[in-house]
Amino acid sequence: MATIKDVAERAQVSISTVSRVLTGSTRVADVKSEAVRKAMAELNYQPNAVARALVGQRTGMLGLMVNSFADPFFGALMSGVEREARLHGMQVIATEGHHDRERERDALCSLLARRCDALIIHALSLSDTELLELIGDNTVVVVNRHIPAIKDRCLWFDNFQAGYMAARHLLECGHSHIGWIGRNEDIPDNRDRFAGFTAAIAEHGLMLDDVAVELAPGTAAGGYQAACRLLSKHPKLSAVQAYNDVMAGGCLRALHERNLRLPEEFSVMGIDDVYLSEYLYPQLTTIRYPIETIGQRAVQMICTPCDQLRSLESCFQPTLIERVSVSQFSPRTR
Amino acid sequence: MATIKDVAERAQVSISTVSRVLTGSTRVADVKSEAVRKAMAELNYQPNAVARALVGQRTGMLGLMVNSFADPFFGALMSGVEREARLHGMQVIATEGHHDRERERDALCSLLARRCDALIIHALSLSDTELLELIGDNTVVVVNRHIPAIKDRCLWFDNFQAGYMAARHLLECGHSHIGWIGRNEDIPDNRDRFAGFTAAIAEHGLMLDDVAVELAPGTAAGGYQAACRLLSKHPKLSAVQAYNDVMAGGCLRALHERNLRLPEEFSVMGIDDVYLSEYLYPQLTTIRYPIETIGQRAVQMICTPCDQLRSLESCFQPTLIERVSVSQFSPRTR
DNA sequence: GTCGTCTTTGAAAGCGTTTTCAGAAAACGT
DNA sequence: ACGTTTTCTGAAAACGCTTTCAAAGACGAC
Repeated sequence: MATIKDVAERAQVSISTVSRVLTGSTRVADVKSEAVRKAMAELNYQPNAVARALVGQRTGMLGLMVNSFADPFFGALMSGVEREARLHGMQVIATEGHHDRERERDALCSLLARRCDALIIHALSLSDTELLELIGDNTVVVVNRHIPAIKDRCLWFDNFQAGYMAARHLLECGHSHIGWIGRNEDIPDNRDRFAGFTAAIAEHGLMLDDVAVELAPGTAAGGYQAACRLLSKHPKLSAVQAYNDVMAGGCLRALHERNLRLPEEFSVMGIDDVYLSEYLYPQLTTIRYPIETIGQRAVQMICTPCDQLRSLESCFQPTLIERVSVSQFSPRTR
Repeated sequence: MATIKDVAERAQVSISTVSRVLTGSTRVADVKSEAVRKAMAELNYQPNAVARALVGQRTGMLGLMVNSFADPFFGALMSGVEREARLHGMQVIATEGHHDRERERDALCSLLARRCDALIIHALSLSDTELLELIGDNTVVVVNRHIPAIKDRCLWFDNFQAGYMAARHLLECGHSHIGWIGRNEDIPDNRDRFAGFTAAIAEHGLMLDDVAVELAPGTAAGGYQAACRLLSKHPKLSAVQAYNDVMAGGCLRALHERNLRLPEEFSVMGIDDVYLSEYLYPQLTTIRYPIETIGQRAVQMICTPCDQLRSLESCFQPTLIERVSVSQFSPRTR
């Protein structure tokens, strides 16, 4: 690879001059600037971003940590981040945390060591304290999490409200025997969504005993298993709310296997509105988690001068997306 | 951030000594090495990867270009790449190409400027020539593409065979009126899969006239539209083969809308076996494209000494994944 | 006690840039 | 014609690290 020195020699100028036409920081005489440009083209010169980063104290890299690349939820997050990052001339460098404390720690350290200008972090397994200690005084935005100490660097989602709205919708459709399919890991999202769910149930005058609950891993397979257990234990159920769309997908499978007509005989509700949910049959009624927008906003928080930022809110609200998988309860159907 | 100099001062040694305990290149006296370690811990020192890269002429970064982060196909690719990269201590730095010539070019240049040690490229819009010119003599692996000039740096998939196997399976199930839902963009994958499809049809003694073909954008919506057109124009159809699982997903939607019993009344076949296909209803019978393995292999090609590599093949073969969406043709069904 | 060998150490060069500083040349005003 | 700006340029320092080189000590053999 040609270096700035090669270009300088070929153009018969000093490296300072080459650097100047590169950055445009100072005027250089037209003759020389032409010569430099010519030399660069001939050598197919590309400035070394590593050297630039070293001297400039800025890498132009945006570190991003997500749980898993293969998960559609994080695909959306990454898309939002990359699109906005590109607008600001930044390059995304991404790692997976895999919901594992060690991996998350390593991943963050690696991004930090590479001197990313800023980090966007989705961490599930590190504690608030660990996280704060790791990030030190680096520029970060934490997504899907509310850490009081750095409240204004967090973007989170009102999971309670999401759970509440979902249950509310089912109740308004006349369902009174509703199951909950949750995750068996004790993560805040799960807690909050379930809390919202139970709040709606209670508010509606139903007893919590009327609620059937099954927990499983947060995968489609988990959703399937939980649904199977739920259906065999609680024959009166007419609707299920799942922790997220992926688990709802598994739940649908269990229902199809039992040859239920959906949504006439049984309603299913998801949360997240990942890209998957439109493909399910019946198309999933769900609660939208605007994760792509959050990714975008995270980059904006990083790249926009502080004074313009105050106005943007940091807690995102859920919205109901009515598709097909939820219908009015009709007593005769089962 | 503390630098090596800070550590050296605090430990009362020269920076060379610090560097030595860092890299372990040379023995240093136990007393000093202890002092250094202590100083590093106290200062929470983390070596600057940028500086290391500059002097070491190696960044430890693996550039990855894919079409889109949100697409499950590329999610799988990225997962495979990241997992293997981590094993080799490399960090993935990813960009989207978005099936656009300019974007792909920019993305590659950016990765090159950052001096990635190697690149893994999935490019659809750049021509072979452009691509070759851009990569110069950098270490690259091109996935999902066969460029004769750098044959041994390519990993591709036998798309013809995939199309052939898919059609073959439908034919063996007794279907004789089969539709093809393809992409309206002229990309090699589409051409090859279709060629395989028609080859199987011809081999089976059916006329190409018996084949109904509709083209649309390579999305679920595209698949849906193509399916709608196909179904209205060709009432005798009993099966459809789609360009990929995503389009097949759209096709299923169209069939559900017409209240067909699946798969008894109509069979649908996909290609790719993305994570989506298990969630579809009925679960999609498809042809597996081992993209995650390919990603893994790409990293191995980069990180493994050449002599061990010869044995690994570079053209990956499709395998049939039988799920539920294809069934034996029964004449009475429609 | 002297010499040679081996171990451990620090100084310094170098990686490819940007940027500061000061000097040279050109332009200007009178 | 002469001083004063202004414009342009190159030398050199700096960014944070690794590695080479040579020197200083430690040690053993004679």
